[in-house]
Amino acid sequence: MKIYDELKARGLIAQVTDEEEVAELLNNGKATFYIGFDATADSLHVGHFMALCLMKRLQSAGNRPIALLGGGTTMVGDPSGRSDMRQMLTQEQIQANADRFKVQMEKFVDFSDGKALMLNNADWLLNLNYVELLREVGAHFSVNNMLRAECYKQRMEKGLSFLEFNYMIMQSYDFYHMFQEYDCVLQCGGDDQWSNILGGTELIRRKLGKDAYGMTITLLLTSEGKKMGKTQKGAVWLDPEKTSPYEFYQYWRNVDDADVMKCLRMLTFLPLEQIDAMSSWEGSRLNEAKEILAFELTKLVHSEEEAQKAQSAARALFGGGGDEAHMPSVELTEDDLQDGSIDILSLMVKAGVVKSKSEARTNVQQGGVSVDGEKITDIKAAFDADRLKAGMVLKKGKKTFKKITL
RNA sequence: GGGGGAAUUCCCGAGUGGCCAAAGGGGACAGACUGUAAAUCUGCUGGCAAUGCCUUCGGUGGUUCGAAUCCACCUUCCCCCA
Repeated sequence: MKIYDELKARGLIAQVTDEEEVAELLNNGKATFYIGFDATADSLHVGHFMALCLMKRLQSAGNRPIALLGGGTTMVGDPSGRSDMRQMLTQEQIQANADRFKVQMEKFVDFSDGKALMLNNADWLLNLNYVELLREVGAHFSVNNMLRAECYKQRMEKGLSFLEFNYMIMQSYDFYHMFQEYDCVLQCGGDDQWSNILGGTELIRRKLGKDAYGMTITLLLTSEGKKMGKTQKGAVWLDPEKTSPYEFYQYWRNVDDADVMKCLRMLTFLPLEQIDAMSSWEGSRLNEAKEILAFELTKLVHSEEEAQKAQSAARALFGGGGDEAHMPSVELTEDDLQDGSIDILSLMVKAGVVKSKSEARTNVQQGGVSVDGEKITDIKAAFDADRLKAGMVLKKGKKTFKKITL
């Protein structure tokens, strides 16, 4: 199967400017394309993961990816689909974030021997001259059209600053610049980037009279229409320091029945035939598919070893069997003890399973806490140093486990 | 530049001098049921040395025995006119 057809079969393609041309381009495997990453946080998340996988897929078909770090565009802030203005970041923060992105990206895309490039738009955006830009680029944009763009819809009601309004211009300029300097003919991105991408192809057509293309990937939404990769604690990060491999594994292990097949198709590199074979699984058998999904993704993002550990820990905790050695753990120190022991509420806070003692108290009172399989009913229950040294398993609710040691 | 309106707890949103840690809904969390799913039902949802104490209703000051609520100034946002 050709790469374009595969992308399509996996449900990854949302919109394309010119399907025939783009399919031809990508299948030939000679195209240079780019995806931009704004450095708004200190780690990549699931949304970026999809973009990186797309790069990986296209690269393996022979195309040359450019990962564009948004050192310049992040200074402006993309208003697409957002109801509030982004927090303004300093140049130092942006640079620090971009540096971390770089490390993470190298896991997915092969940057050796010019097989892929990593650029930073700060290099050309930050030194632009305002009036010059207005004349050279601004003249080609119709405000009337821009205001009609879907991505500003929400902001037309809440207010859109001129700063953010210019984001589209910056991104369009990026494409224009790389089209000329790096022969980059295709821009990819999340479906929310469609308007911004069109801005670029349009600019290239007007300035240079040449064709450039755009393609967006389907945003991964849950069956309820929410963006995937978000939890109550925030995003699911790719950085193991921010989201541990175990938590990462669990996130995917717990996806909705309705979303498993979609995730397998869109996120994993398993052959489509194998995925199709799973699609007939029903009821509790879907749990197997979820395990596969979680394992595959953890392997991709972290490593096979981490995936094994996470799976083993999860099996130990939920199903019996498996190895407890790799479950999430917390090590206390003597300083955490008072008179040689620690009460259950403090313990829960120290272990990071609750934010406050009040919350811990509520959980205990509602019967949601147990230690080594024994339900704790007394909020004054305490554990001494010997007990801790032996190691014990703290469980809150059905899915939160921590191994406690001293 | 002129006029009008708004800011409440994680979110939406009630509250217009004491009965307010603040209605209601959503979300989150916990329990039951399950398959580590969904749906449903129940509980719970500022903090703490907890029948009490402390912090919170955009900010700063003020009036008052007492302020989310009244006054002044400030900040931010929205709407209308230019």
